[in-house]
Amino acid sequence: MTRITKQRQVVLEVLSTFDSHPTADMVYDKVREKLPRISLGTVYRNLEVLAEEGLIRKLSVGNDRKRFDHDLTDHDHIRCIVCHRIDDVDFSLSTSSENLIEKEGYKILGHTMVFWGKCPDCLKLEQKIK
Amino acid sequence: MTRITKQRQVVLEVLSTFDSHPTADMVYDKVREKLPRISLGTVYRNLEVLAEEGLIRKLSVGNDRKRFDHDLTDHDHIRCIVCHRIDDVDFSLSTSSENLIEKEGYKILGHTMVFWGKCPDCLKLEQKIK
DNA sequence: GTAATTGCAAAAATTTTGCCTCATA
DNA sequence: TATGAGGCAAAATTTTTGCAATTAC
Repeated sequence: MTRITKQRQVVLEVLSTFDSHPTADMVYDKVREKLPRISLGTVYRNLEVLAEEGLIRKLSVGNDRKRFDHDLTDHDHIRCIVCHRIDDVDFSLSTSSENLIEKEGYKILGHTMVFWGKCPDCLKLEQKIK
Repeated sequence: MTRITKQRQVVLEVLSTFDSHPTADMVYDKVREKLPRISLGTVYRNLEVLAEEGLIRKLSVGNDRKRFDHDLTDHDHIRCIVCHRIDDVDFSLSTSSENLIEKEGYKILGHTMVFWGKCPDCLKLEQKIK
């Protein structure tokens, strides 16, 4: 049985303070403010456990590092190709759309959609430079 | 200017023989059958260059390693959560759907959609075991 | 000729793991 | 008190990079 440890609590707590989608070591940095002796390995282990338990989401957003999201609602993501920030997008594929590919023989359990483009800030900056 | 080297040619050629979506070292293994002295670094560099030139696609499909796809047509992917194989899916979001999130202030350039579920083979195996 | 590219090896970056100790249930 | 979890450090994995030699243009 999984136990409720101080470390696990703080990892979960800290993750929910992010409005961005942090990597494991971004979480680690912030957790250490409260638990200075925690190890990076523990943060990795706990993020993994919490994701398995469905308390958080593990994201794969682009070709970089793993990211974590405390927001469990049905939403997708958008990544800025310039500054790499990741924002939430309410737009979400209806479950009925998932049925469209049932024909492949797969049993579809869900999807991950990531839009990519340029974020408002980077667009503004681009205008200034021109 | 980018040059056409033997190594670059073979990497591209070999990639197109895969109907799966190989990782860099899967490509490396197969390229070495033709060019035994090629290095893994060269394969990585060429996959990167080819992706930049738009001759191949770099995929981010799940929380694992980078994968590469020679198929440039507009399609998405589906990953089996059991055996991790990745197949193509014809279903694709219309460009008009991308416009739905213009309101976020982002300039949307594209999207990546990955469905996940269980592939036909793993479903069959599951049935047998039960 | 010259600048891009290669092979090699070392380094960097990210994530996982072994082991012994500690603490939760 | 039994066992899951933590801390630490080492290892594993994946990817990038510096450099001298080579090669395409």
